[in-house]
Amino acid sequence: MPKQRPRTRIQEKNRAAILDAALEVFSRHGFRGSTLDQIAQSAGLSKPNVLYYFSSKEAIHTALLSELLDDWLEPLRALDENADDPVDELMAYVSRKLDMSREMPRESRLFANEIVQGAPRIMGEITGSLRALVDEKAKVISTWADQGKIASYDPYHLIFSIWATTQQYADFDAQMRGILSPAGDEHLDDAARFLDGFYRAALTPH
Amino acid sequence: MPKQRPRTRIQEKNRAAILDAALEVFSRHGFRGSTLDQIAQSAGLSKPNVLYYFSSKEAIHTALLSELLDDWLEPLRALDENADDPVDELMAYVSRKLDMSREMPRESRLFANEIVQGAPRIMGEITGSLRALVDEKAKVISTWADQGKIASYDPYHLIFSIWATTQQYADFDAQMRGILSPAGDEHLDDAARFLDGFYRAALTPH
DNA sequence: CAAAGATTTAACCGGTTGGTTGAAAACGCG
DNA sequence: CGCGTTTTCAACCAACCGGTTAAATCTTTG
Repeated sequence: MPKQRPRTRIQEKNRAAILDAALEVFSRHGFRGSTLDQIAQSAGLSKPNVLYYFSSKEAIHTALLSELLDDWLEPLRALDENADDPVDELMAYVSRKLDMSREMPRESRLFANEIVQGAPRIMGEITGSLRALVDEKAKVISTWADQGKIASYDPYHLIFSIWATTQQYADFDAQMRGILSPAGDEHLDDAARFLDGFYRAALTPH
Repeated sequence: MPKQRPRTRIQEKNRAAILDAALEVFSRHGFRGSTLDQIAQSAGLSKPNVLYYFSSKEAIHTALLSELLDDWLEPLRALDENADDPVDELMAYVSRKLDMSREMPRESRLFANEIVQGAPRIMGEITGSLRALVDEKAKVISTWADQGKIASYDPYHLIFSIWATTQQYADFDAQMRGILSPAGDEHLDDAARFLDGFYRAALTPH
């Protein structure tokens, strides 16, 4: 196991290859449904070589989760309490989240798999940094509502609804495609229009 | 393998015990993450005895899915095109779906697990009966919109949004609890209030 | 109650899985 | 080049998993 701080070019490259392969495999099959052989093959390495860079299958999984969580929460973190128009600011958040479902579906499914199964390996982050961030942004949304700048809703459930309605396009992609049979990603353009109209109608102060 | 049509009382009882145990186990760990031993133990039977009633692990899983799918879609099927007030009719659908998340979270997670992983064992039902039902109800919603009885949205994405915003309380229960720390199920009462206000605001014709 | 059928399980099997070992190959550097 | 370090992998292992077998036990029924 590479111990030193300064990673060599080979370490950098192989670690990245393993994490990318693991993202592919874990997001499609979940933790238990994935095998080290699959990850190794997808990364172009032998199984013992994968275990040379990570001490165990679980170490790969937790490295992935903690490495991706920051990126995943970035759009919410960017929600600006000083925004000129809070409705537009929230609409931009919805839009950014939908874009992420389009461009990072593997990341979305990785978290979905983990949470559906009770978040056994990521509960610490949920009750820690995620919860703190949501608490902070819920206050911002409450303030906007108190000022009459947006319609008034429970801010936590509003945030949850945005997560659900945007991430479903990545997490439940198989279902959407089975029902809509899109040739490519057109249904996501329809989704963008729907979500824009829908959240705008609900959030604009009556 | 019990072949005969008329099932004995023992067959009835053990089949039901196995399916209930399998629902518990599959919904928590997914198909690959579940073992026959877990299911057998949870059902109070030995592993070979479980395989006396079902020919394989996969047979249990598909029996479960097909047995539950009808119940799962019942609320959508009940959506009545002749309802007096289409907004109320859709609100009732939202409410019924949320109740199901509260009362049948295992069933919800069973489907969520299956679909997140690409729906490999249930794609037929999705492109078949589920798609037909959604097509039918999408037409009903479109008609309501054309008549000006509800605000106009893409009916497919409206249905998807209802699924996402209600089922998340079952599927992502671990995350909700990590963020809200409810003692019991109070957060679902908040969710009911939120969803009612939210969908009513968005669906009521402007 | 006795025979036929239904139900249960101990013991077993072959394949897979996460992980280890030891030695060889490749690399970095004086 | 030469030597210590890093990287790679064939071979291996013990545990686990889905599934089978064969024989024992319990139920039903004539």
